[in-house]
Amino acid sequence: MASHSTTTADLGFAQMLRAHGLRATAQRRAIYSVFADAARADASNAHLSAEEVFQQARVQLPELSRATVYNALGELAEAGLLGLVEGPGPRRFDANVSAHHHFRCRICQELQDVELDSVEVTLRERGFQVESSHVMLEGLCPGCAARPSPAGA
Amino acid sequence: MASHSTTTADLGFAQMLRAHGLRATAQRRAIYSVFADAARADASNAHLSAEEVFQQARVQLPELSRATVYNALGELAEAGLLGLVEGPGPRRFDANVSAHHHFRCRICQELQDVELDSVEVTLRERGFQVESSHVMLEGLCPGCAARPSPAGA
DNA sequence: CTGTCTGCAAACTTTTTGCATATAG
DNA sequence: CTATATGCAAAAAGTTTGCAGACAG
Repeated sequence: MASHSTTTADLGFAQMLRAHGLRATAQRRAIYSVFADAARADASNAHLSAEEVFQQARVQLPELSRATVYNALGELAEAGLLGLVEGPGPRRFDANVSAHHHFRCRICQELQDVELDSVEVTLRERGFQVESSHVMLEGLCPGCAARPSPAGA
Repeated sequence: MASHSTTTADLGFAQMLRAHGLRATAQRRAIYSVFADAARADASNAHLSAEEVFQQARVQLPELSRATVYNALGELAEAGLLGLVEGPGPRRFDANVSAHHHFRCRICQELQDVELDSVEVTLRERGFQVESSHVMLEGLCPGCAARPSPAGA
């Protein structure tokens, strides 16, 4: 129960995939659309696990398999179409590609987006109690950056 | 091949555990000492997975079981004696309890501590290439903070 | 057409659990 | 003593893989 023009938007999706050497398949479209639909239902950005995406996407595409969901989520994340959030429990993916932080509640475990301009102080004003924070930077360490590329061994 | 005074230090360890309602067992001491030994060997802070800790600790305490290691690591982390780092692959723990960030190399996957005063610019000067960063804040969301405590249901 | 992608089911890795026993306090 | 912690082994949870066939480009 949720598809926009099914023409312009889908073309854009196909383009983005092609730009990363990925083919536009019905499975990937179904998987990606789960995030759009969830956002519409939740009002806010959803953070979905592979299993949740699988269950939802299967509604539109019953023959979809888990392996395909895992593959597609990894590919979409690598292509920059989805964001990947590591944490306790399964990995979660979100469609919010813009720079943002995440806040996880110790009790309900719910994950919420935090815009970059709202840090701990602002959060506290909104009723969040920040107990710990963790920053993970990723890229190339000096050793690997010095090596031309992981060609030979 | 690595134990300090085996008296004062151990007492401190027992005290810290007791302060969190945990008993001082030989297993927990062996598990915790793995980090101290690793730090001495590596010169820098080690980020160990449960399996690595298990293998190392078993040298001192052969009858140690995996389940105990998983339990102990979780308890020590919750008690604030160890830090927990989530990411791809297994969870990793470190003995660096002070506030710090982590940097993971995309190629070698190695994890390094990053002091708070050295952010992306400083890292770049040191030869690191930061490609992405992720911040995870944890605590209580407005809803759970409002509820007195998760008593009834 | 051709090479990528998919489905299936099984393997693999990582973590948790149940229960009888051992042990710290 | 008594409740907590442990060991064992099995299961649950989460993710990856191999291979034959389907489909996008």
